[in-house]
Amino acid sequence: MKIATWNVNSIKVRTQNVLDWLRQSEPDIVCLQEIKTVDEGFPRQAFEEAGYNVAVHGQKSYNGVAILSKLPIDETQARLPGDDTDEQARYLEVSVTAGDRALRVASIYLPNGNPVDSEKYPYKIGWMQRLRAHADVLMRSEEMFVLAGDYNVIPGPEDVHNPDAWRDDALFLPQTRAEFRSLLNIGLCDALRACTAEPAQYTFWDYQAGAWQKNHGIRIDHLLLSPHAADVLVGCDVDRDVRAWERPSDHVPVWAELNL
DNA sequence: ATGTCGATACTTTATCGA
Repeated sequence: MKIATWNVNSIKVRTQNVLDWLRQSEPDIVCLQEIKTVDEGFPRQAFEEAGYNVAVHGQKSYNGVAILSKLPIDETQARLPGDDTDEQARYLEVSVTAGDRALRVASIYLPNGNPVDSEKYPYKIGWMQRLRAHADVLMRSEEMFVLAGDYNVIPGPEDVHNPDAWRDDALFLPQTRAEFRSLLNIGLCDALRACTAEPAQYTFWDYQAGAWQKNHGIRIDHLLLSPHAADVLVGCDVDRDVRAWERPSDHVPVWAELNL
């Protein structure tokens, strides 16, 4: 069972990119972020024809998450619990049956949080605390689950080309990294870091300033695994070649293979 | 020091978000 996450930065612009990558990578479940369209604007048919079931939680212009699954989707839950006034489409969870057990997969688009001196940073921190509270609930269910997405968090200095340049950024502030560790500390496993200690496993390169050409990247797209999922983790990697394709997203896919 | 891209409203160009 191969589970992937990819912030596509507009699904309308990236439909062919995603279809090409699906054929090459053959994931079973894909969590997409920043689809930047309402549900009706999602090219559902193209992915159904490629053999995937589709769940979408969209929004006009910004944000928006979706999940593609070769397995039938048993349940769908949009929105992160904990704040009924939060209108931003950043969370979608599905349940599938993998063999004889249930597997829950969430597509996460965690708030960026910049600029730090605006209301956007407390929104980010609040969202992270809500995510931890929800992960706690999932943990108590003892179900197997994967929280995959664009976390907008650089976990450590080994995950950024120039830590000093990012010191005051919402993606790398000590409080941001502490919240991320606090999420991990309920018992989740960072799939990439379970598979390699190699630094510079970047998943995002800014469009600006030749960041890709200079490999000035950051690792901000993560798959966090519940204990049962971590027990069957057999591999995790970044499809960085996708960043060199025509009209690329600024993020590339990250995937984990579970022995299910 | 700067460099980009995508969505939108309102236009052939600016603003916002990232």
